[in-house]
Amino acid sequence: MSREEDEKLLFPSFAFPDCFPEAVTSGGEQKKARQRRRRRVKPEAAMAAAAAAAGESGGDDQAKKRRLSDEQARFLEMSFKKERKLETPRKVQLAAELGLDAKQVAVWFQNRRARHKSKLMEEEFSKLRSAHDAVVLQNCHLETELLKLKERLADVEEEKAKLAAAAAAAATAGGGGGGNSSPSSSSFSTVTYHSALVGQFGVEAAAAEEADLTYMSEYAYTNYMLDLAAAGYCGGVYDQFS
DNA sequence: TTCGTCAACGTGCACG
DNA sequence: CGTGCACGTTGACGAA
Repeated sequence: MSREEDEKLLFPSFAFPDCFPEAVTSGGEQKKARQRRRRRVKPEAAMAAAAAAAGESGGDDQAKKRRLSDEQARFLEMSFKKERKLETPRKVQLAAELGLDAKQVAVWFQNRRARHKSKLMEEEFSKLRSAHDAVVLQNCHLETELLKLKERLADVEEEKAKLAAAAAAAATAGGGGGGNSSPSSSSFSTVTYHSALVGQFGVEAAAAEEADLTYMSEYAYTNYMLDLAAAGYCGGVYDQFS
């Protein structure tokens, strides 16, 4: 059995006297035969073929392009599922079976591939957007955590200063006894705090905090992030694009 | 009227 | 050079 016969079993041959305007529109008869105009008045083989199929002789422009019928579209869609590109013989065969011009079939497949590609890109964009949103959200949480830790650090430093002042006062009042107080007390306090960080949030948090203490620009960045959060940035990152 | 869809078209590029 | 494709655009059309 030839491929063509095979196809005809699958897709009973359509006579397409109605490929063009009136058959296509959902409203069918009441819509009359619409005159769809192409921007170019260029006689196409397809149009001549369509006019012939519709039994129209007059050289009017009536057959000038029209939506493919549901059946044609369905058939083409099924073909597209099987093969994204058409070899020339297959294209000609398809066209013959559908009562279309081979060029129409080629154009349909080109447009279909374009739609398919844009759909894929849309899906990919959607996935990337979700991933990015998640990262932004996590970043917001981390920034918030960072702020809290900075506040705690400030408290600790303040407490440390108070203690140092009290110790100095006691030393002067007591007449210089117990020369054991070393200038490294500051470093002791920092180490203690660092240990607390490691214990509570892990090494990375402590390292991050340490890095943060080193660079003032980080603080500016934090404020920037807070501004963004306050402006609702975390919620609708992409609103401005959509 | 506006907007989205779709067939058809124009152009530039790759390939044999 | 001819052909086919990707990509962007145009214009007709239907729906909101």
